[in-house]
Amino acid sequence: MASVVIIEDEQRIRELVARVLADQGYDVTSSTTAMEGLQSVVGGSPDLVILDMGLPDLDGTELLKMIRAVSSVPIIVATARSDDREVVRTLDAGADDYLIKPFSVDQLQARVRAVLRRVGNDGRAGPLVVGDLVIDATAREAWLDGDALELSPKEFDLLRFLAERAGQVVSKRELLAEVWRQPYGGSEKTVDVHLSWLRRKLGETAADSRYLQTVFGVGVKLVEPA
Amino acid sequence: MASVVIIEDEQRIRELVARVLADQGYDVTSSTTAMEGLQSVVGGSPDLVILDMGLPDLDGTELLKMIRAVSSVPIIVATARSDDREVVRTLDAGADDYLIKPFSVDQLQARVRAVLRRVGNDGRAGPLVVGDLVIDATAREAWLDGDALELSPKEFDLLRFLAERAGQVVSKRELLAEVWRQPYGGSEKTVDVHLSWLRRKLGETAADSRYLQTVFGVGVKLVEPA
DNA sequence: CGGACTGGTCAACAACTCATTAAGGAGTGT
DNA sequence: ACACTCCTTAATGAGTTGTTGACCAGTCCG
Repeated sequence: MASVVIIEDEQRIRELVARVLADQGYDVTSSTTAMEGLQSVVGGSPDLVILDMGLPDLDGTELLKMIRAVSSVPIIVATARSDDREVVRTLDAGADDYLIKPFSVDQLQARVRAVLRRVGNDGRAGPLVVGDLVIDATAREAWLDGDALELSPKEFDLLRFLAERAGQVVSKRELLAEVWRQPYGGSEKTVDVHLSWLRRKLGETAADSRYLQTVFGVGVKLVEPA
Repeated sequence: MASVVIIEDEQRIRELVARVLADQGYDVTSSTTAMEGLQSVVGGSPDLVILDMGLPDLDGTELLKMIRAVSSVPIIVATARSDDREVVRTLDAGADDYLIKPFSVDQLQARVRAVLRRVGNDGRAGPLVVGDLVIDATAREAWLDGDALELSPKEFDLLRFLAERAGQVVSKRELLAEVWRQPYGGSEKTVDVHLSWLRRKLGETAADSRYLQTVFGVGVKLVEPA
């Protein structure tokens, strides 16, 4: 899977970007300063760099040129300024694409995918396989014993998340945080309901389950049937 | 390695483009006038042409048509104007892709790579085929079950983009960014409307679709019918 | 064995997403 | 200048999904 280096001093944004991309399966490295970032790029040979132009220790354009001097890695810059000249100058300095703050998670994902695809390394993973359960994330389709499952968006996200951690127990709070993107609020009841629906579509009940097993007091896990 | 003909009158840009592509290992030929460029294309049978639309001796669209009359070589045009109509007309005249000046070096590399990848190195763009749907990007024509489709420029771009990613779900925001080239502004409603028109011309409705499936909450995908 | 807690399912409502039609505006070619 | 095509925006209606609360079943532990 593709590796990404993030160079961003604001903790909130850095962690958000890192988490979103890690969730997508990218191998993420974070840096908080220009120098640290440059080292990561040189040492790690990443497939993509996401660079904040507003670093405190060095002008973004300078760092951009330094990276360019040693590497042809694709670079997406994040900038607070939106005026056209600034963007053009950034692109001329060697950036491949840009994000204007504040940017949505959606845009981030789309830009990352687009850039990686352009350079022929779109990080598309093959389908997940757990027993006779097959999950294709890019097509957003899932099959059980060869038959397509009709899943709602959340159901699919939930199944995919569990399949990525097949065999591991996952708590409801973790699911709320990762699948529902609600680290704090949110009712665990919601998770129960979705799990129930998922079970039904997998042709199971809680008592008699092939794939989706509940671990009392802890959480659930998706297992490969014996 | 692939050969590229550059037709550009401004010395600075011509040399920059030539150097960048030569560094990448392409076999580069430069021309400063329309007539010289046409000769290079006819005589050299290049794999790719990069054509400036602002030549002094001949209107760019005219030259584009002349090249198209004798060759199906992929063409990337460089234009100073960014407005949509200009781009659309250029693409209609037979260009495969476009660069808006001022463009970054990386943008140039990315477009060149993308076009060459699309045509698969043989210098001849084969049509995209998805089921009984055939899309010829160079001729800007599409057929369904052997019948030609009458598509507007945007409709064609949209269909082509989806066909290049057949089977994959694409979000509306991604479509706005890649087909409309508006990563930020732009309403997703616009995409909805164009999708609706496309469906109609494909003889489908949202409820009963062979090719264009909406994935609720995520986006759309073009699929090969069962 | 029974109380307390955790988990499962059902049904209903609110919120959101999508499809389609229609209208308006910008640009093009005649 | 006129008719034309095309793109965008707005409005409306239909459809889907997510969440919540109620209620029941299962599990743990003293």
